[in-house]
Parts: sequence; C-alpha cells; structure tokens
Amino acid sequence: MAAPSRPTKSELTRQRILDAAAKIFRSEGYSGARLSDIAAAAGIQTGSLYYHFESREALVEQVLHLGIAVARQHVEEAVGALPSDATALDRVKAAILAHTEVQLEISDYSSAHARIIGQVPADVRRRNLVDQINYGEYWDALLKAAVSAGQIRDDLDLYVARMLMFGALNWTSEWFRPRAGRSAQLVADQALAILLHGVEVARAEPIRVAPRRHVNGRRPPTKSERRG
Amino acid sequence: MAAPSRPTKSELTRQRILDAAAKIFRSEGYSGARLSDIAAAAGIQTGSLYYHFESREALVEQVLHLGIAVARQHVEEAVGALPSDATALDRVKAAILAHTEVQLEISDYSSAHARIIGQVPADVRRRNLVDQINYGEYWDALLKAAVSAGQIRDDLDLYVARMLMFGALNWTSEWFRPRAGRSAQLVADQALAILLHGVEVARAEPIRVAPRRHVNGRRPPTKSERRG
DNA sequence: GACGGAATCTAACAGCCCTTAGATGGACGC
DNA sequence: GCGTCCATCTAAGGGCTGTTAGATTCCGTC
Repeated sequence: MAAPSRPTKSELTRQRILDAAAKIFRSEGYSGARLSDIAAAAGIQTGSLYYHFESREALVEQVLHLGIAVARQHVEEAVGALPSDATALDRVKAAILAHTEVQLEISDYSSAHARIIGQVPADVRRRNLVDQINYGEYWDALLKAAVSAGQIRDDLDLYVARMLMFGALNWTSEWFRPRAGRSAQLVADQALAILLHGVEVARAEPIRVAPRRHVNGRRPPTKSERRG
Repeated sequence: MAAPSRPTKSELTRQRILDAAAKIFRSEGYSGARLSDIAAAAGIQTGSLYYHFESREALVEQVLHLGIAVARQHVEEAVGALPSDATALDRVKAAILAHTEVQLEISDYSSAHARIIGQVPADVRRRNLVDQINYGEYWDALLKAAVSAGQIRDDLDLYVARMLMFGALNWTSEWFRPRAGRSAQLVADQALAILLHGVEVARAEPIRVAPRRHVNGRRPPTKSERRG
C-alpha cells in the first residue's frame, strides 16, 4: 500500500506503456502486437521499454493481471453500491451489467484479457490462472446465493452457466461498434434480459430442461464425411 | 460440381494441409501458427505448402471459408431433418444445438474461425465477410420466423441477440475440455436452456425488459480513476 | 553551476519464419 | 524401359522483431 503521493516520472511512463500495451494487444492480438507499436503508442523508443519491463512476456502478464483486476473492481463496486435490501438476484444483475460495461467501454485491459488469454504462452497463462479462479469464485458465490434464494434455477451447472455468460459478454468487444441506434447501454440491457429470461416468450408453467437426446437421433458426421 | 471420382494425390495432400491448418490455427491463433507446424502436422516439408497454396494468407482464407461452410452445413442439416410439423422455435432450438456441437466436437474449421477471425489481416477478413453475412441472414430468418410465430420475444434486437448467442456458443471451445461428468452434450443442453429461458426461475407473469437505467445511478469511473 | 543517478535513445545483433528457386523423386502412359 | 509431368524436398535469402549494451540526455541536489 504505497502512498500515492506524486507519481514519479518512471511510474507515469510505465502507466503509459501499460495503457498502450492494453490497447494494442486488444486490437492486434498477442502475437500480432509488436513492441515497436506499443512503444510508439506510448511515445518512447522500442528499446526504452526494457527499462520498465523485463521482457515482452512480463509486459503482457501485467496487462492480463490488470485486465481481471479492473473487471473485478468495477463489478464489486457495482454490487457493493446496491442498497442493503437488494436481493441475491439483484446482485447478479448488477454484476452482469457491470461486467458488460467493462468489456464494452470501460477498459482496454479487460477486453485485451478476453482477446488474448487463449494465445499467450503457457506459463504466462498458468500464472494468470489464479486471478481467473479468484474472479470465478466471486461469481460462483453470487450465483450460488441466488440459487439458494430460489431466484436462479437449480438445474444449472454453475460453471458451465458462468462460462456461457462470460462468452456472451466477452465476445461483445469483438463485434460491437457504438453507433446511432445501438448504444452500449442497449447491448448491456439486451444481454441482461437474455441471460436472465432467455429469448423464448415467458410461459406460465415452470421450465424444465428437456431430457437430453440427440436432435432427431442422428449421429454427428464423421471426419471423412465433412470435407469440402 | 466436379465428380468426386477418386481424389488425386494432390487433393489428398491439400486436404491434409487444410485439416492440419485448421487444427493449428485453432490451437495457436493466427499469428502464433507457424507454417512449419502446419506442414509437420500434414506430414510434408514447409516449402511444399507452396505447391498447394499461394501464400499463408490464401491458406488461412480457405480455412475461414470452410469454417463457416461446415457450420452452416451442419446447422442446415439439423434444421432440415426436423419433422414437417416442427415449429419455428423447434428450428431455432435445433440450430442452437447444431451450432454448439460444431464448436465443441465436430469441426476444427469452425472453432478456428471463431478463434482467429479477429486477428486476421484486414483484407482476408473483408473477403470472409460475405460468408459471415450469409450465415447471419440464415439465422436471422430462423429467429424472425419464431418472433412472428409469437414464440420468441419481440423486444429483442435480433442482431444483438444473435451475436450474444454466438458469443456464448463460440466461446465454449476456449474453455470446454470433455471429461467425466461434463460432456459436450451437457454443455449443449445447458446452453440451449439458458439461451431459451435464461438463468432466472420461471415466472408466471409475462416478462418485460426493465426500463433502462444505470445500476444505482452511478456513472462509470473515468480513466484516471481506474488505474492501478 | 557542476555532479550523479534516473530515464531514454541509438545501433546493432541474433533468431525466427515466410518465401522462393532449383534439384530430386515418383507415378503413369507409351 | 523411357520420358514426362506431377509432387515433394532441400537450401538459402531476406525481412521482421525481441533483446541488449553502451552512449546520451534529463533533472533534481548540493
């Protein structure tokens, strides 16, 4: 907990580098992002990066770490700011909206994380796993509480459900471009509506998952059948 | 419509290269996939690739093209195989299940597409756009029919809804690893259940989207507030 | 205003990987 | 059996990019 008195020059530059790296990694992918691009965006020469970071991997590792930290902080703030009589479901709603906001407009770090976590060297990814697990456990607690409160269905595999939700939300930064008639707020609202209630019209009877069985009983095509 | 008499040796090798490329692009990303890896997986030398493909870009372009073609074919087959009295919603369900299957187990091409389409050079992506638009229009037709039939809510932006669904489904190949107790079929079922009905427990009254408004009225933090 | 460390720049190296050209091998028809 | 075209291999080049070491500039302090 260092005193945030006045940021030293080195700290300022380091911050500019990180911001630039998050932006470049987000738009170019991991292997596609060149250190020369990052340095240029930060307003320094390529070699100067090595005064602040030991290597390219150390830089990306820090970006990934911040990507989760920013998302988690924003979500926790949104959840924590709810009135004390908020239900467990209210908390889940707030978390979904906050996570969507982070992906869409708040943070290059978080969208960079979603974008490149699957491309990064194995050891970098492994070291980032603890952050992911922590964040995942936070969400699991939110969801479990809502299940216990009878507000979220109890026939869901919460891990699978969470990953499906993250997929829908994290993917937004790949296709969403703000323009007239389709704001980030609209996307967040629709995401919340679909994840909570689905696309089907509401029905009166309780909803159960259909007994699992292959669509019309066909087997998936074999490898040799699907070329072309 | 060339007669598929006997595949020539060149065609066989070309197919092996494409299969290998799909697998490598899927697992390594676009920039991370080396031609030497692809060649090795196809059982040939790196230079020999150029007898079959003009360049690395031409190869990835073909993989992307097939990625959509395979998905579309599998989905259309599943939908087309439904009994003639199937409702518009039944068709949407079949499409969701089929799309999930493709991502999870059927095709390296389709998961490679989801994985690398955002990393590929701009002109390759632009040339792939027509395939994407065609496939998107197919889905739009399915969804619109279900909306007209009163089986899917009419308060959704169908483009946004479709992209959220694709996000949830396409992301599965990033995190799903089949193991005991969590089969691809389970994931597909859960995805279908969540996308159709959401995670919230069913309610008796018709569901409406809540009036849009910021969670607890806070504004998103500014850039200077979120460093750390 | 000179000293010294912090911060940045410059220039070059080294490795990787796409690409190419020419050589080599193999299958099939005559 | 021989020639011809198809398919593949081998080896080298050339560009790009991460990394490093030493030179240089900035800036607060005495």
